[in-house]
Amino acid sequence: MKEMNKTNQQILHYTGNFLQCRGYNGFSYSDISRKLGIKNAAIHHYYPQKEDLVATFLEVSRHKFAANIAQVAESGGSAREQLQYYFDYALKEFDEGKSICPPGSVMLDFEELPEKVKKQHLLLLDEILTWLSRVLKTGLEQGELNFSDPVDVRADAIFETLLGARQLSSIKGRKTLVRSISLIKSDLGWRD
Amino acid sequence: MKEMNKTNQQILHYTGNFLQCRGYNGFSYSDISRKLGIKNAAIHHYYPQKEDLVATFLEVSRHKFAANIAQVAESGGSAREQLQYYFDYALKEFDEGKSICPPGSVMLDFEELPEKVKKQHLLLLDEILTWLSRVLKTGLEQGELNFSDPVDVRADAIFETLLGARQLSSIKGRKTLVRSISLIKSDLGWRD
DNA sequence: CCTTTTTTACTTACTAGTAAGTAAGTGTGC
DNA sequence: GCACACTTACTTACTAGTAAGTAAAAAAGG
Repeated sequence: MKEMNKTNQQILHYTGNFLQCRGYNGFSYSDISRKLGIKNAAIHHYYPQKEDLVATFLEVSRHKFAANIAQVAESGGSAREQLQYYFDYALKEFDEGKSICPPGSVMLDFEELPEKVKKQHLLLLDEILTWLSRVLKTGLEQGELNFSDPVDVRADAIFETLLGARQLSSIKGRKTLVRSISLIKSDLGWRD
Repeated sequence: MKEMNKTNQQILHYTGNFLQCRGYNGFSYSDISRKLGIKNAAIHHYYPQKEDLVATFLEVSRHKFAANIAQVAESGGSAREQLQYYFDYALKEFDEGKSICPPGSVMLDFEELPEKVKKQHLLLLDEILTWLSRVLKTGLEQGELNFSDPVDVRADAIFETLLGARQLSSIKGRKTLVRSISLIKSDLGWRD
């Protein structure tokens, strides 16, 4: 991977900002270059094609997710604490104006996406859903959670609800997202 | 409103097909005109600007929704039957390749949308959420459903989960959507 | 330490393609 | 003859992507 100097980092930063608001076809190299005060072509220096840019963004997102999750888990976080971290992360991103999660940002365009973007998207999606299932399983075993459906179905449902909730909340406001997260917990048998 | 001849109806039909897959900026007048075997400019004859086209599509969607719902309600449909109609509709649209519902299709682009599109979107969204709340309330009162949260929060959650579930299912397949609908029901205390 | 070479990080200037939108013209049926 | 349903032909604006060039920093060599 290319060296991560400041410009490169900023490119990826704004890629996230735009991608997680407007999707793959919703932003251009010019949107990013204007933000950085550089020229369009400068981004091609780092990422020859748009697919390179977005694939790298998704890959970096996956590595960050894995690292963050690993840290929470290693520091002895319970299932509830790990889930709470995930919910807080969604809220934090929402507060930054990002109304879609990284995997969600390219989900609708999936079919017509270049192969390398598809690949990174599927890796990221799988990383998240697999982790969610694992945490839910632990939560059940430890008695921290209580529900009667298969963990992987419940994992999908949490992901879906957050995905939809962030989108609806971008119109109805933060309170809607907060309430939806409460409802997810409540449906997990998570009663304080 | 312009007369609804065949071409006009087909334009709106394909607008739905594209919009509910790829969103506001994900399709062009050419996409539609190619499907109909007419020229780009012919669509401008019916809808001078894209905002006219999409606003009309949303308005028609709302009228159709209201009519369908009214029909089910008038024919003595219970709360469960009315909800089931809604779920079936989501499944039917999913089977047609539409991975977003009509209000969801412009949700992400909302902020930068022309005013008349915003307006129609909000009207449609409100129509659906208000109806959902009303049905949930009835379902509780009649003992057909059982849950402990405010009906409007639960209505948002159902909408959000379907919104997200259709998107995730466009990648993971129909079974994912079917299972998510089952989970929604189960969380409503809907046990057969 | 100083010079030469190479690399990095861009800019300028361009191409080809596609988007929305417009104006003027054509054919057809009442 | 005139309104309707288009087509032809166009403009303006923006997109991804490329080719060639440049200034400065880093690396290499003596």
